Amino acid sequence: MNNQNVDDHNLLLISQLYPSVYTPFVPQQAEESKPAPRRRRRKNKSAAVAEEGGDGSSGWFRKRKLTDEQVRMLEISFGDEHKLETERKDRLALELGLDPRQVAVWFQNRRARWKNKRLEDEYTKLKNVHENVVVEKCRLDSEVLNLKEQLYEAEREIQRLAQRVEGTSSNSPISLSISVEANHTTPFFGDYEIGDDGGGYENLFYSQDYIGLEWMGPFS
DNA sequence: TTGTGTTTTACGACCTCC
DNA sequence: GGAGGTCGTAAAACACAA
Repeated sequence: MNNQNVDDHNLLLISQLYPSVYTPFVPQQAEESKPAPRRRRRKNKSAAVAEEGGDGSSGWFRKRKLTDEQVRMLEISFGDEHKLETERKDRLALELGLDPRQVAVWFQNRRARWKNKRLEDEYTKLKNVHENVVVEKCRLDSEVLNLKEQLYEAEREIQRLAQRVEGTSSNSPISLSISVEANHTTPFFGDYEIGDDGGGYENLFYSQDYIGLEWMGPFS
């Protein structure tokens, strides 16, 4: 007979001897005869708790909440070190009047809570970062749209000027240079230049300090 | 008071390390 | 192989709205 069976057997005897006190045990046992779940049901701890010196007022197993002082001391200890060596566990158990097993379990649960909290915090941080990135993306999208609009306008302006230059250069062999002043409302002209090799705006190149756009005639 | 959701205590299964 | 870890879960204890 394994330990669980011994425990269960003893508890069954106790429940039969003291039905008024241990009746809750009986239906629980009946439940345990159902098809086995993946994990075994927790064994009843009444005997163990009675031995531990439960308050004795009820005589029935009750899950005992640790006192505020016990929790406070455990929290302090947890703050020092999340892991629990045997020596520290035994010392804490002695100091707090607990079973070393209770101290170990408390630390296990505390680590789990700490981990959950940490994951929650990380999630919140990542969520905030993500939200900021989305906002920035929207801003950049609208900036791109705006720049495309300016690019389109600039292209049209270039075509118009090119046509004008074509018209005048056919009348005169003198080279012509046309300057287009930078426009504050259209920063495009301050940001890009047309390459020397001519062509469309695919020949534009970026220039930080350019303040104007000069388009050179074919005879310059 | 009671139903319901959350927190706390405890355990079993499984894993890793020495 | 034993001690101690995580993970998932049960169940008592607790909080609180209806």
